Parts: sequence; C-alpha cells; structure tokens
Amino acid sequence: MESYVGVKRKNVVVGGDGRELPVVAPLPSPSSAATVEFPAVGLGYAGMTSTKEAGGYQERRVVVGEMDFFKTTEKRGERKEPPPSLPPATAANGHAGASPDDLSLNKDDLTINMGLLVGRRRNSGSEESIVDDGGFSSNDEEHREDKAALAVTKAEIGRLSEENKRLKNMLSNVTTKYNSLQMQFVTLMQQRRSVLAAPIHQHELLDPEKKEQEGNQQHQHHQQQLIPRQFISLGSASLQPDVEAPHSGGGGDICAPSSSNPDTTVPAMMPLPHFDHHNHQIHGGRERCSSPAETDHHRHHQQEQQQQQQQQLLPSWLPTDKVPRFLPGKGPEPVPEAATMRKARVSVRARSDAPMISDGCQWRKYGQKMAKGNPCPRAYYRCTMAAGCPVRKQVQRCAEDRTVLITTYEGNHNHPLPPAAMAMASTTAAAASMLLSGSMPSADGSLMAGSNFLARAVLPCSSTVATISASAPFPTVTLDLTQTATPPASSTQPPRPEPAQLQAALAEAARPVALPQLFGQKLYDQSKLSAVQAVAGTKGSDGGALADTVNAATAAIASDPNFTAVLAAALTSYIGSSSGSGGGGAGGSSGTVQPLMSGGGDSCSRDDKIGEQNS
DNA sequence: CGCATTTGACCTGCGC
DNA sequence: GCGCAGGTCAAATGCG
Repeated sequence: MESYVGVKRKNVVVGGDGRELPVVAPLPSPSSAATVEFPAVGLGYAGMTSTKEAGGYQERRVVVGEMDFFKTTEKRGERKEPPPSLPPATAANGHAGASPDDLSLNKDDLTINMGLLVGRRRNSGSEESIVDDGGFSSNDEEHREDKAALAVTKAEIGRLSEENKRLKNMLSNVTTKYNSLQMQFVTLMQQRRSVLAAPIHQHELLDPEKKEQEGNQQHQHHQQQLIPRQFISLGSASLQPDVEAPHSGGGGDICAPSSSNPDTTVPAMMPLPHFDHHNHQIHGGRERCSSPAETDHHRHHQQEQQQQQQQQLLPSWLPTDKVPRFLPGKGPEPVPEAATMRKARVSVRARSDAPMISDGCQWRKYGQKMAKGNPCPRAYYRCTMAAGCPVRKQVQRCAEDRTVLITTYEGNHNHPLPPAAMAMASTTAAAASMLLSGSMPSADGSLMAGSNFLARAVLPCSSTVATISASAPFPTVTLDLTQTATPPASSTQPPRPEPAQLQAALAEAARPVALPQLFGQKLYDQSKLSAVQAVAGTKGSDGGALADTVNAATAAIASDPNFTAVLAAALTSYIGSSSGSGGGGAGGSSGTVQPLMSGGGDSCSRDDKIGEQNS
C-alpha cells in the first residue's frame, strides 16, 4: 500500500511534465503489491486504497486541468477566434492541443501519442497561431497536452481499477475454492495413509469391493475405498443432495461445490469434521472411540447404516434433539455438518490481560455461565461476521492462574475471513479434520475411549504444547501457549525465541489452507515439528503397554499434516496477535496476548482436558 | 434508535 | 426420576 501510494505520487508528480506517466502510473501497483508479504492481502488492500487515493487525486487533477483548459479556451475566445489549427470541436472535446489525428492516437496508444505529440508540436511549423497569440507559448501547449494526458490517464486508471477489483474477486474465489479443495485433499491423504497403515483391516473391510476389483490397479482400489468414504464423511449433507445445495451458501458446507452459488465466496470454509468412519463410532448419540474390532464390525455395516441415515436425514450418531438448538437456522438449514462439526474443538491457552484474545473475527457474546470449579465465569461468543455462522467460542480464565485465558473454538466459518482470522479458522478446521477424519490410528481407539488425554506434542522452538484430547464428547486440540516445554537436551535454540523467528519458522507450516508442501508427505512433519515428543500421560496406571500405545498414536498424530497445520496455524495466529498490530482490530476483541515463554510449571490444571497430563 | 451486552430462565444430557 | 452442569435463548439493559 505504502509503496503503491509512493508510486502514485511519484507518477503524478512526474506527470506534471507529462510524458512517461500515463501508462506507467497504474501498473506498478499490482506488481509492487505482489512483492508484499501477503500477496492477496496486499493486492486487495493496495488495490482498494490505491484506487481510492488515485481516484481522489485524479479528480483533483482533472478538475484543475479542466479549469485550466476552459480558461484557456475562454481566453482564446475573448481575444479572438480559435486558431485554425485548433478546431472548436476539438477544444470542446476537452482535448486541447490535440488534433483529430492526435485524438485517434490518444485512444490507440497513449505513450506513443504523447511522445509524438510533443515532438511534433515542438517542431511543427503550425505553431504560428500559438506564437501569434503572444501569451500562448509552448508552455501553454504543453499544459494542454498534460491535461489531455491526465484525462486519458484517468480513464486508464479507472479501467485498471475495475480490472483490479475484478482480479481481486477472482483471486478470492480461486483461493477459497483452492483452500477447500486442499483440505479435502488432506483428508483424503490421511485416509489413504490410514488405509496403508492397516491394510489387513481394509482388505477385510472392503472385501466385497475388493473381489470385484482385484485385478485392477492398486490406486484404483484405494479410490474405491476412499472416495465413497469421503463422500460419506463429508456429508452427511451429501447424503441428501436436495438439501445440500441451499446449505452450501450459509451452512458452511465446504464440501458442496460452489457452483450452486458461484457468487458466494467460501474462503475460510474448511472441511467439516465428520464422524462415522475410521475409529470414531457413535453409539446412542454419543461419540465413542471404538476398538479395532469394533471398528471392523461397524465398518461391515457401514453401508447399511448409511442407508438408514439417508432415510433418517440425520446421522445415527446425531441426537436429533440436540441439533436444532445449536444451529442458527432452525428451519430449512440442514444440520448434520454443523452438528458434527460441533464435536471438535480447538482450545488455545494463552496469557492475556484482556478479556478476549484478538483473533480477527467478530464475536458477539450470547451467554455467560459460572462453570463448576472455576470462580471465573465462562463467556460464550458466536461469530457475527456472517449471518448463520456456526462458529462458537468460549472464553474462560484458568481457575488457578487468572492470567491464563482459555479460548475454545468450535466449528468452521461459513464466510470469508480477514487474514488475521484465517489462521485460527484454519486451526479449528484442521483440528476438527484431524480429530474426526480418522487420523488417529486405530490402535489407539480403545485408548481414546478410556483415556482422557491422548497425546501431547511439543514444539521446542516455541515452548508450545499441543494436546490432543479425544475425550468424549468433544475431541479437543489444546494449544497451550503458556507452558514451557522441556527442550530437548541437545537443543541449542534460545529459550525465548523472538516472535519473528517463530513466525518465520512457522511461515511454511502455517499454511494450512495453502499447503502444497504438506501434501508432499516427506515435507510436512519433521521439518516443522523437529522434536515432537510423545508423552504417555494417561490417567490410568497401566503404564507400559498403554504408554507404548500412546507413543505410537502420538507419533502417528504428530506426523499428520493436519496436526502440523493445527499447530502452525494456531501458533501463527497467536504470534500474530501477540505482536500487537496483527490483530486487525476486527470486532471487539482487542486483547493482547502476552507471549509467554517462561514460567515453567505454570500450567494450571484444568477440569476439562489436559489437567493432569503433565505426568 | 439500533446494536451489543447482561442475566435469569430454560433446555438438554448425564450420572446417581 | 431427580439433580447437576453445560449450553443457549431472549427479554432487559446499557451505550453510542
């Protein structure tokens, strides 16, 4: 933006003498913006601002120019009839000093016109009339030429502004669609990995299909496995095509192609968390993580269940009485996605004096309750950036350390988000996807059912602890930004890295919505989670085997791209908000988070998820 | 006057 | 069935 303004001013100033300016002026804006750290944002904001400023400036210039022009004409009219070289029509058109030929040139090629015009004028013998005017010098002629150039430049700027807007919209659309496709792809890749990790189960499970396709290529086989499940998982809505379309616009159904609503941008829409497959089985309305045997058993009946679900409009795992209350649109809005989406949460713990951390979204408080065991009330917020956005968040201070603010996000936005909010939205979406899409290895299914705490990973560079809690009914990823993780013994990293360093280190990983690298399975994990530590912190006393299981599960989780995305996105969001200016100021969330890299052992035990994980 | 917040009531799920 | 706790609603209230 700044650079653009600078360019503009420079161009305008240069335009005073008038030659290279007209064509050059508007063009640098996109290119310069493209060099900004956030291309899309920079482009958008720069475009808007520059357009505005350019417009204002142009107006000023044009007004002055017109005034000068008419004054010149008047002057000429008062003194004598217009010179023969300047037909009245030409003067009336506001292109003073331009012959009809020049006009045509103006329309065709401004730059050439300007140059030719100036050169010809200066060398032309037809300058007699102007010279005859006495007061009409070559300066006046140049002045008029400048005005003509300005007029054309204005038109050009206007055209480019329009084009800029159009491109911006296109970029937004493409980005959003790309994001949603990416997340779907991540889910698919995860499923594929899980399939590869447990080929026996899959083969048993998909035996009927396999028999039909035994001779086919293996990837086709996987597609047969994955694609149907993906469709199933993504949609409870997709089970009902007639309901899906209207929902795609407002219900956050990212899976639905935007073709049904081409105008609606769906940038921040993330894949909705989904149950039903893999290791998460729901019984009697409650989420449950079944053992592998149970999983196989249920998979055998998956198709039957799907058919039943189709008939029931709501998934079997979803208590029908629970749905309407949660969804904003109690009427025609289909509910399964939002209802299942509600299951997954991302909790961020950070130190903040403000009542709410700044995450770039607009929130409206709709309730407050005193939670048990915590003298601090818990506030309930819902996203108000778009009508019907299902995202909720809870804000509560830690009971034992009032300076720790626990923010729990739930759901996925169904509307475009400001950049400052993208990270958090991506976090919730990725976390939800990770938790619910079956990235958990099946081996830990039983563990998840019986353990409150599943896994804990540490980002040593940031002293951030990410906890995955699969406890029912809300699988939760907790990003504890208040804890000091024990750094690896060999770690040479400074204990308190600068936020900028963290930002840089996470810049690549913090692209959960634009993560082509993540799809390269070799790239996503180790480089970012250089030392992911699996901590077998369980409530139970059956340490050995259970701990091994937890370690294995944690390793699998930590190598999950979604997990990486969750950590990176949340950290990026956190760092961005903690750095002060990043918050964007959207909404009432003006809190500043204090980056806390110290205070080991200040983790307050909580009543929900990670209370006793630090074993 | 419109919007956001507050706050008590209500609903729901779950454990006993 | 009852009580508790979490979550949500909606009228009342405050504020710009």
